[in-house]
Amino acid sequence: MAESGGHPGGENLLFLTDDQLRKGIEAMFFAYRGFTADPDRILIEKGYGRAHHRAIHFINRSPGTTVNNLLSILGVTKQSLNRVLRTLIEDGLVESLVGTRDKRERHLFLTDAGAELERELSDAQRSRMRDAFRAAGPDSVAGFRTVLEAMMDGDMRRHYKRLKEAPQ
Amino acid sequence: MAESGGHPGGENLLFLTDDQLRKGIEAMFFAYRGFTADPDRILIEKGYGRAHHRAIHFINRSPGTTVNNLLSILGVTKQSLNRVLRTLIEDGLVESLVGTRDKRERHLFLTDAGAELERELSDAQRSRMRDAFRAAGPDSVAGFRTVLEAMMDGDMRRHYKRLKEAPQ
DNA sequence: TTGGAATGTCAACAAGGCTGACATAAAGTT
DNA sequence: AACTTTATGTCAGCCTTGTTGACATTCCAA
Repeated sequence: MAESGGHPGGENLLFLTDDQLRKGIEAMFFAYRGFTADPDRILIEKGYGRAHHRAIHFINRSPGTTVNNLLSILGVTKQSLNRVLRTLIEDGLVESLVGTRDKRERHLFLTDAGAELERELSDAQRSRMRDAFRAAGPDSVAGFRTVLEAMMDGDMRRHYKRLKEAPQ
Repeated sequence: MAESGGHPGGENLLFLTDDQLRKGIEAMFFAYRGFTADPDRILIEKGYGRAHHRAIHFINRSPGTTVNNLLSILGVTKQSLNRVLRTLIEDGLVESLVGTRDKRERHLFLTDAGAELERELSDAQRSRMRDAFRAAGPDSVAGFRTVLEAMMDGDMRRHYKRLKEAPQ
């Protein structure tokens, strides 16, 4: 025991200096910029923003999802989401269908045009993610996801895990 | 060779399915929310926003930095940064000193009050990062940072590496 | 001395958060 | 049947934080 960076205090306790944590924080900050950079460029030239991307992404992931469910995933107010959804519906990228069982609910779907934009956006985002994953290697990728999952708030972790298992 | 998840096509080529990439993308999205959640709460009750946090963070990391350097790190316009800096200076959290060598430059420093807020914010953010790092383990942490670094844009990676080596 | 760099400032605008209030329809409950 | 709750939409207004454009000042450097 105590062979890996041995430190007084027991084998299970991980000593993390403020310096190590700071590097993680700054890495997160700079990386998130890269993460959003490519879709952002595409969105701007189409007159949309990151909020539209988020809505499109999760409607694509869960076709037929309700507004309430989307609100819970995105963590914004219905007024904020509504503004975004309205433009997407007006522009023919999203379709909103009244529920059959519960007619209060609206079920959201991407139209063909919406699916096409989604593909364009996620292609760009996946491309960067792929390059990063390849450069880092599979072990790093596993660690990457493990840390990110541990960083999530409880509600978000629930959403993440549900989507993780969802059929693609 | 070809023993770890063997796949036709050569040992160096990493096969990444869209599904694996998608999980990475969603992990990044949900985790970033957790990453900013704790400082955000503190900031709101003090009447500040995330932009103030970013400025405070990097002024703390590089005391005496110039406005131009900060602009390059933050990647916003000078007008946008100026608005944030002005309130921080008015509120006595940041001090702006005219350069001695080059009097056009302003060198930015945190005041005692600014350093105190910085500590409060980074304590909260470090706390979450520490919990996540501990839960994930040291190998995962290494992978986490490797992937994030590979995800950065070139300019941001330069900034990141410079800060990484900087004396704390 | 002139050009350009660094900075500040003013104005205007947009995206996308927020709150509060109100309307409607449908579902659920008593 | 009456009432309450839920799901959604909408209007109005506010805030932060990003943007562009224009213009002034200061001052280094060629």
